[in-house]
Amino acid sequence: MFISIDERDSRPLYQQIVNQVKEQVSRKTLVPGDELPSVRELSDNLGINMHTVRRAYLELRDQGIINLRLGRKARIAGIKLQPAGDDAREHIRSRFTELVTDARLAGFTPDEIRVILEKNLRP
Amino acid sequence: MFISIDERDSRPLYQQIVNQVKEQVSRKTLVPGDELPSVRELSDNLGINMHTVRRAYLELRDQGIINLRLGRKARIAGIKLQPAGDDAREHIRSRFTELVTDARLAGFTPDEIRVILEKNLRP
Amino acid sequence: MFISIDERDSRPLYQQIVNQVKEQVSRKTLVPGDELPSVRELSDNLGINMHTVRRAYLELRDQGIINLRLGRKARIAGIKLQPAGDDAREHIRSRFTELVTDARLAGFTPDEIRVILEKNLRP
Amino acid sequence: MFISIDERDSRPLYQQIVNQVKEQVSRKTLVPGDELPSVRELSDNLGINMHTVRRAYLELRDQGIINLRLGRKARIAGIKLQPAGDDAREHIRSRFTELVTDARLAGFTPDEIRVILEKNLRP
DNA sequence: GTGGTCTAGACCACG
DNA sequence: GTGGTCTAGACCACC
Repeated sequence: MFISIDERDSRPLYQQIVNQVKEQVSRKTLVPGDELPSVRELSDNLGINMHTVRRAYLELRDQGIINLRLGRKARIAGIKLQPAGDDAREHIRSRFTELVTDARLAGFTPDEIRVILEKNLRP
Repeated sequence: MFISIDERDSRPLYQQIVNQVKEQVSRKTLVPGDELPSVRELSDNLGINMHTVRRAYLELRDQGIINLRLGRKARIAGIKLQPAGDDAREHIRSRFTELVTDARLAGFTPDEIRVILEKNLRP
Repeated sequence: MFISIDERDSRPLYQQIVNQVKEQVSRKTLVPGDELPSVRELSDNLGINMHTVRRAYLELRDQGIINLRLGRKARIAGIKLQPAGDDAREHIRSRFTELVTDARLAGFTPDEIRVILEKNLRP
Repeated sequence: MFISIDERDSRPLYQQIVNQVKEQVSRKTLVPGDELPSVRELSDNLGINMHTVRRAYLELRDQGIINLRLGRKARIAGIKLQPAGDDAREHIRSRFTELVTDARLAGFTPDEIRVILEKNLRP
């Protein structure tokens, strides 16, 4: 479990944690049943408040990524890989359209974009 | 000047306006010298607060996209869009990481993701 | 918007708020577009902490009941009445089985249970 | 003595044990004098912590369901189950309110809900 | 004015 | 030990 906080990142701290856990799950670095560090442990390691970590775990629970039960450590949930409904899939598609538009406006060439994508698709 | 507000879009209203103006400038739909609607006019048309439009215009002025002079209508400035700084490019990269993560968790295969990307790169 | 806190109720304060809003939505006392009191306003009225109300609003947002956007008041979302997948519907069914079992063990007669149900089905 | 733990059940482990014993007593599957497995034995079988089973037994003793004497095996006590106090009955009522709310939000019609109830009242 | 994030500390409940 | 709830107050961002 490697999680880090990037102070320069404008996203909220809890969001950074959520994203990193989700990424590791999607890359199979974390698999169902794996334990997450306790809220207190992780907050100590990252030097942030307990409640901020807890907020991240709550989000992950609500998104079905982890199981949270009183008195037990948080664990990666049994993820259903094809659960997304048509709405969710369509939403992902439109986010791609938007992102690619933004990337091109920011000066990325199609080939640069392809390279970025491939990097993210590996492992 | 076609500007619209998308309620489903999670970005702040003023951001949506800024982005749409910048996009039209980069597409040459708006060229230097073109007039923008007045703050009052645009806020009425969009049904949003005047302060919100004003804030968008201030942001555009700060980015050198438009000229704002007291008592005159806002006009597109004669300066080119910068090809986006390193921060902006890094931001785009992390949005790709996040989107690809979400897509994989939603059940998209790498090949499906590649297809979606190519479709968006075409036009 | 009538929301109240029952100190004798063992459920968490935020959960009581969530349940009451959901109930009013299901009874059409609250319809899409209706404004909710602001976090500070409701917490003052109920005599509880701002963050506790906020927690309730967050839950409601995650369940798709309300829209929460920075700087705007919370509003009842456009609820899709038949969105629940088969899993969700099956889950509801098993909760009925469990509740009816508990009710009979607690000494409720079938007729008493029917009366309770009808009370909850009205308006 | 068949007791099982349901990981999907949101209730605490000790509660699940307590409820199952009480249910078996009320169904006469367990009658006064029947032995319960030792704390050690049951915790091993269920793969849970000894403290958790111990807590369940203490709860059952406090409710007058079993006799616990140092050095002897736990046995079902000779006292009848109370038909549940007002608090318990009120609790059941509010669970109905909540369940019906969830069912309506999930798209169940009143008639569908009535049918589900009748099915559960039959056997 | 509104909601959003973060910190801090207390206390409770489960295992 | 673990997670869960509540309070309190600061500060930020959007409208």
